[in-house]
Amino acid sequence: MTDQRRVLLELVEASDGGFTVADLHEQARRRNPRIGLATTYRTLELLRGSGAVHVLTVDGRPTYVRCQEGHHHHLVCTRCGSVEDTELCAAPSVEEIARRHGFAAAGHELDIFGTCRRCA
Amino acid sequence: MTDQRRVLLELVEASDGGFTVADLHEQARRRNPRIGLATTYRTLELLRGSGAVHVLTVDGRPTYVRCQEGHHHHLVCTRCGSVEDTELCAAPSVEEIARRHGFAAAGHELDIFGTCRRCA
DNA sequence: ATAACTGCAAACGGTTTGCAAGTCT
DNA sequence: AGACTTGCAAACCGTTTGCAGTTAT
Repeated sequence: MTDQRRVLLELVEASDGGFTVADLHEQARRRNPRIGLATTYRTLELLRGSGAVHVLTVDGRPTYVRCQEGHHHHLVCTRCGSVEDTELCAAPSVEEIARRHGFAAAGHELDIFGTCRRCA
Repeated sequence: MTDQRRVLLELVEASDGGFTVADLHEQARRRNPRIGLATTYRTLELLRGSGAVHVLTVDGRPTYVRCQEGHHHHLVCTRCGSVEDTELCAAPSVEEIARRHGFAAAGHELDIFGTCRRCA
């Protein structure tokens, strides 16, 4: 466990919404200027592999989101850009939709866009 | 209406699943070798603007899908890569999820992954 | 000691853009 | 004629990789 990883993990851990690679790198640099962009990519890739983080396309940009345990969906605020996780699931409707198409659903992704409580 | 656009539109029209920019460009070249990659990008961008086509991230790759009218979701086959549209909607569950979070849902995207009828 | 990690800078691949030439109306 | 469209090649930008040096164990 190097210092660069520690800083990156802490920042991801403390994140309360979606962030881009550049966002994270910039924040990390403020704490330790010796953190390179490549390391940021490599660490995020590790986190993604271990399931601690999730990539999501918001507005055409790859956006990282810290993951909760297990299955969940995202509430993306189009005003402030925050991403909220929810454990609530649309599975029943998903099953219903798949069934009607003769489709064997193995998984699904649901992103909800709108205005969060704070921005309302 | 130039010939390059006509070819591209016809191919998109006839598409029955998702395709990448490179896919489309390659197919278009077979009909008319004088179609450049830039034109393919520019035409797809027009189509996207007019709502005739929709971009979706499948496996990290930007994937274009011809759009039906109105709201719909996607059934993505992880075996053959086909993308099927469905007009069936998960809206009720979406509303329910949003409501419980004090979130004003303006829209949502739902992609279902699994095995399609043909691949079953 | 050695295996893993890092920064740097170069390479890479997909996408966009400037421009001169060509095409539609 | 005039506005728009095109191909080409260069520019661009985010991401990945090779490598030599550094650090953790």
